[in-house]
Amino acid sequence: MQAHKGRPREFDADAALDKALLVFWQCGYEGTSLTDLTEAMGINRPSLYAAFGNKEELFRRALDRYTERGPGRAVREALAEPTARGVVERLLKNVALALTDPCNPRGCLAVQGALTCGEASESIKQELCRRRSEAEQALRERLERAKAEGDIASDADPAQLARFVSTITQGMSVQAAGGASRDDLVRVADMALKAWPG
Amino acid sequence: MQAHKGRPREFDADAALDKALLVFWQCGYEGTSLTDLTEAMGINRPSLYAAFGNKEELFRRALDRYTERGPGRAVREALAEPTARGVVERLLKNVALALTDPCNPRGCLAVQGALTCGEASESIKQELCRRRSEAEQALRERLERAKAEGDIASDADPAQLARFVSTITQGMSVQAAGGASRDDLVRVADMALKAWPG
DNA sequence: CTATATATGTACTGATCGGTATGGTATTTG
DNA sequence: CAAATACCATACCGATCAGTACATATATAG
Repeated sequence: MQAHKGRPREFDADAALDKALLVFWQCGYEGTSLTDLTEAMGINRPSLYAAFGNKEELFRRALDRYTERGPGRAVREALAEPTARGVVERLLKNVALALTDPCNPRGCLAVQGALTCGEASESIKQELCRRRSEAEQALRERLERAKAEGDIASDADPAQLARFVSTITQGMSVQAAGGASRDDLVRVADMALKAWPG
Repeated sequence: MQAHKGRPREFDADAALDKALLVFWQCGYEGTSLTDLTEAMGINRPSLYAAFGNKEELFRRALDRYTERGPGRAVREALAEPTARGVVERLLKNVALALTDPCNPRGCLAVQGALTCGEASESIKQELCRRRSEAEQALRERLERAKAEGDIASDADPAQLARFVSTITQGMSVQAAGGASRDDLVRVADMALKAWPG
């Protein structure tokens, strides 16, 4: 009874989702058509709809995958560093590398997936905005912990520091989308660290 | 003979262009439809085409206007400051204010107009990329002059410094598009200045 | 085997996209 | 006045958009 009834699917849904992720990452939500998606995924329209719902749901699933395994993962790893400075150092470095990974499109899906859009895609835009906020919030909480532990100065403002670091990473996304090199971004990361207190 | 022959135009082309600019600014190039444009501009399609060519030319004209009178102007003003530090200080501050001007859409047209897009809008994306580069280049040249004048350290790297400042402003654009407040961005600007040499 | 359930490929839907043909209207020129 | 010119409004163009109806193919369940 473990085997499914009916004709089995002929494609690997995870592999197809990865292909869709690449297209969304490169062209953005609005810039990607269903034809682009089905061609990249190697399946036809009804299969896409049966497996993933619709364009919007497919995007959300691709975004989840991006968060789990793409640059989002590099961000989470950095939060595990023992010191606040180590967190920020590794975060900026990881982001610089991830945004210029030659195996992937340049830049960050959460930034360039739908920074602006028509009314039809408004909910996607807000979803991405929410994800960026969550990443900033996670960093803020990590820095609040560091403050409580005496790891950063007692007069430091974790919210402000987290916003500064987020601003750098988002700026690096725009730079990467515009063709900045990996070394360029690493140097930006190094320079940003000079603003770090202590 | 100075008056035009034929029936005179019934709308103000400059005012209509400003309206178009606001729509592109808010929704991006791909996210803006001709119907959005004609409704905002208060004219109908043939009038738009007669006066501005097509959607792409209209966007370029709106972009020129943005550069002349919008946040782009604030950037040029900053370059006229007498010291390198003054330039960067005023640049970051002006950008923080311009990106959160309550009279305009949040963020920067050159960033969010077409950060990613489908193939049809590729040339617009590249045009915006080029404009961002030009802004960075102008700052770099200003810093090179400052270096020649002994205004910044002889071992400073103007290209790297300019890239750092550009990254901050572009990051602030993403933050503004996501709803960051004016004070938030001013604090980011202040913090970035701590990384400034000397 | 038959019945059922799911996937696939083709070909379609109505809506909207950017762009335009056409015909009526207002203005200047002679 | 009439001719020439350019704008305005409606209504349309083919192409493409996201999404789907339908028939066929392939599997399991009984």
